[in-house]
Amino acid sequence: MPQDLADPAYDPTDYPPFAVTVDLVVLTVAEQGLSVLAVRRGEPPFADCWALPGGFVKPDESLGDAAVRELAEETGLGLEVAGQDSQGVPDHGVHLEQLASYGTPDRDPRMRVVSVAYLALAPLTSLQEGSEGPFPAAGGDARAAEWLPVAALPGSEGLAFDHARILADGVERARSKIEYSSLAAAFCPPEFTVGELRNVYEAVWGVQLDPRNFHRKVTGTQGFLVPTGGTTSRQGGRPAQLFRRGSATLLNPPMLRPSVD
Amino acid sequence: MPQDLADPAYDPTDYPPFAVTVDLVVLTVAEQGLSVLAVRRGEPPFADCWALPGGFVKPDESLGDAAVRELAEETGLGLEVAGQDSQGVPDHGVHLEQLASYGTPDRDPRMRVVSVAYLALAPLTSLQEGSEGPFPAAGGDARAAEWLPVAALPGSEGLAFDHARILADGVERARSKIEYSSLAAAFCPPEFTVGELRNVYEAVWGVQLDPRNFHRKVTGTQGFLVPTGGTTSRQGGRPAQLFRRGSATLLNPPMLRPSVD
DNA sequence: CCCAGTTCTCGTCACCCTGACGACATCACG
DNA sequence: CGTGATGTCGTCAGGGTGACGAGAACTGGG
Repeated sequence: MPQDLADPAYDPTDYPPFAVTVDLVVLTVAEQGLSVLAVRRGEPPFADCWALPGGFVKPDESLGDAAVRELAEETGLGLEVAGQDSQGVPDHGVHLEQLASYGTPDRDPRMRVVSVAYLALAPLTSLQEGSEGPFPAAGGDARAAEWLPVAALPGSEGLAFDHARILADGVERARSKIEYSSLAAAFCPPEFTVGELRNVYEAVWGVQLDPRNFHRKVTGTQGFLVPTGGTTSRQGGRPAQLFRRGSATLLNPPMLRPSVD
Repeated sequence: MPQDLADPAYDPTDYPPFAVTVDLVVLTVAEQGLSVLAVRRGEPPFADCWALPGGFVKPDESLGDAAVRELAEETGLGLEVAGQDSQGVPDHGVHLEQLASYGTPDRDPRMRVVSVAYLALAPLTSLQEGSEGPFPAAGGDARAAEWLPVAALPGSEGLAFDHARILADGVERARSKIEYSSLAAAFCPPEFTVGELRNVYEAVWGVQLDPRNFHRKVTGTQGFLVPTGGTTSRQGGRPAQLFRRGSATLLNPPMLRPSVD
């Protein structure tokens, strides 16, 4: 085992070189349901294929910084970074967290690449408003970035490299995480109604929830929602109370995902 | 943004080179409670410091393969690999899953290193028996690998590099994961009693659980435990039924961790 | 041999949360 | 001014949980 950090006889400057990239799974809830941000590849391999946005990590930036930079380049949006343990104050920003790393030797035919994937959850409205330049679904972009409904994507096809698997892992992370955390609110604008929050759960889980039980659950959980006093009727029907995200990050007891029927 | 994979003008063979390593957080439940496998560093930086076992990823192996190889080198043990989605059949092996990646530019003063951390959960007995060569707590080792009680480790001191943070993330992953999965059984030998399983929960969470309610919960959850028919009295007191791990991997409803009092 | 101590296992009971509704309020629209 | 949509409050039965009691079955000491 010559290549071991703990071996005194090994020269640490003689290591196998890797390329390190970050790939982004940016999710939002659009009219067509849960959607992911994808770009068109312009060159082989996988030319004209959809791919997750991403790029190389620079020599002097951390993995998280690279993810923030790539996200800003794709969306033109500042954001709140919620690191693995630095629980940031709930904000209007985009939620960003590390997802997993992928390093199969043959995942990129050109070279040995290890990709650190990040998961971003964004409110659609905030992205549209916050962007000054061109943004997906708000005008054509040179990068041809678009929102793709996750449900419409075929299993392991249609995405370059192993991005289909990265996407699947990101969607599963989002699905399970809104169960026991207040993260579903990251898909909502700064002020939202209980019905809009319920739409998020229904879109991410792909189920129908009882509006009355859902209302009782989320309003009864301390620290989840803070009423702003205002009301809105943008959903049609009786005007609904507006809420802001509360300080609670963990839901106890959790919101139980209905078993698949 | 010249270093972008989606940019056709960029030459992909001209990337900033990184060293990629895997670090292992190997946890077990020993007499002194939750413990982690650590090695003594022999050279600067952090000479004579404790560190997590790990090493470079080889040019032709995947990240998971590297973690398996490093684990085998440290413990001399074969194991079951439970990937992120490839849910392996419950077995007698060591549980291994990817934890997170760490790539701060200054985390290693010698060079730019990105470390992919893996979390391993091992039954203490299996490790002692399965190893043919020297093994921690079963004889002196040239690598001076030992079990360190997690509770006895001071916050961010005593471990090399950013390993204290990696360890903290691994412990937190283990604590939360035994809530909603049957993973606590990975700390137990192939056959175990309800009391031994309860000891695992108490050691990992650092709490006291009611033996009667715990017994009702775990025996009432379908697929969690399979009675073998045998009994044992190795704990003292009335002989207890022996169980094997069942096929269930997810606990629904979850085992609720008592709030800290 | 008896007794204390330990652990395992089965029950009981009140409480909380949940799912499945009913009922009504309050808007937009024709 | 109905109709339809959505929001909000209540009710009720059932399951899960925490907090115990009680007895079974072993070990070890006097």
